[in-house]
Amino acid sequence: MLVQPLLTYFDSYLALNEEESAQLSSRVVERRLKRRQLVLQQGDVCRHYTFVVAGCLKLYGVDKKGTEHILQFAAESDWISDIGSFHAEQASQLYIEAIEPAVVLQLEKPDLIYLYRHYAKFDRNFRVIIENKFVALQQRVLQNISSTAEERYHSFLSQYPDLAPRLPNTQIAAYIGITPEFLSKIRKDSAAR
Amino acid sequence: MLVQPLLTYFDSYLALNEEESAQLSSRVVERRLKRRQLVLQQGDVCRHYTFVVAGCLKLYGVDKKGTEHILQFAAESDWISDIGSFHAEQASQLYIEAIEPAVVLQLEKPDLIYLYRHYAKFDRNFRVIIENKFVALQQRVLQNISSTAEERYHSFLSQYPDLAPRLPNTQIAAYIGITPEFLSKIRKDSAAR
DNA sequence: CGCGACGTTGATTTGCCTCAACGATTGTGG
DNA sequence: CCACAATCGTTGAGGCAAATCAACGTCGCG
Repeated sequence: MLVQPLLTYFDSYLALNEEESAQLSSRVVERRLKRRQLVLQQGDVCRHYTFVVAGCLKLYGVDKKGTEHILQFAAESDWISDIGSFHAEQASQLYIEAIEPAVVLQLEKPDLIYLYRHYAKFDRNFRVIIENKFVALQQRVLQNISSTAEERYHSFLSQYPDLAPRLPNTQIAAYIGITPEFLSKIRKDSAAR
Repeated sequence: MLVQPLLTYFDSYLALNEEESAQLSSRVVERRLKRRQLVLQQGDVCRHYTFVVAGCLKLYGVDKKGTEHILQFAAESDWISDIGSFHAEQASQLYIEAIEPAVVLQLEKPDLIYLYRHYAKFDRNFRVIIENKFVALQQRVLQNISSTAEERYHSFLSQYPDLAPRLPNTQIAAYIGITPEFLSKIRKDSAAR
């Protein structure tokens, strides 16, 4: 099973020892996803923390008009989950979907809780992981309430230089909070200079 | 010293035992703040986790035009800090300021690290605390990219029914990402119905 | 092949901002 | 304790950023 990327990932935090690695490895489940395959549907409880080994997924909501709004992209070595639904075990308002064929490792709640209970390092590492995600999300909020669409677009490109070329512009538009048509105009105007 | 509210606060997570309580109490510093007093200035490193015992503070950035954009309000029993600056020990782009006279308890990084190192419960509790904050922040991002100003305003009122009446409308506008003038029109239109 | 996602363009509308002005508080220094 | 400045909330005129709607060409995929 493709668990090595996950163990390597933890090396950038407090590296796991043999036992912790073995415990994690034995609890994680590999899953291969086709493009457009759903990992979470609105109305279901989010049952997994999903770690992306290869490919790319998105976390998004759909408004009354049927328009998608993307909260997160997750490519290689990133986690994706509806944390609120996961912990409260309540119906999610969100979707998680593969936007490229993907290989993921999934951890269910009882297993995660087991790891938390027996190995303090998981509390520590996930605390740091989510702190980092929190800081990035705060930056995004600040951008959203203080910048124009054009600034948000260029900021997105420079913040995710590897990810952006893999995404259709419609998805980038749904992430920065504008319509695809308007993004097209931004790109045109930017190119003209 | 007014440390009791902090210990009580932790009861809603994994409650601290005597030793943990004593360790935390001995490391936290009480501070009284006047209205408008700054706890963090742009350009400085954020040196504290600040717990609000009484009063209200805000975390905000200022753009090139001099306009404030508010990332967080923190009233009683809430934490406020620039977590990114705090952990990286890098100059902050943000300000933290008391918007009411306040009493806070502050924890410096070496002390927090000491607690993390010796008592796993702090890792656990702060993990859960920040998970909750993360979920709320995701909801806010979704609102920002999918809703109108009017929807964001009413959503703010219903999400923070106790806090909102304590805030001037200018501050609410700076939080939901609109101008005070436009908020005034929203309120007028809402009242008309 | 044919359908559906994608990117683009243009015309029009609308949500929200800008700027200016005004009364009502609030607070603050003399 | 008064006078003056600063903050706050509001209104209105005008302008701009971004949405909406419709149409069209391209492309990849089933």
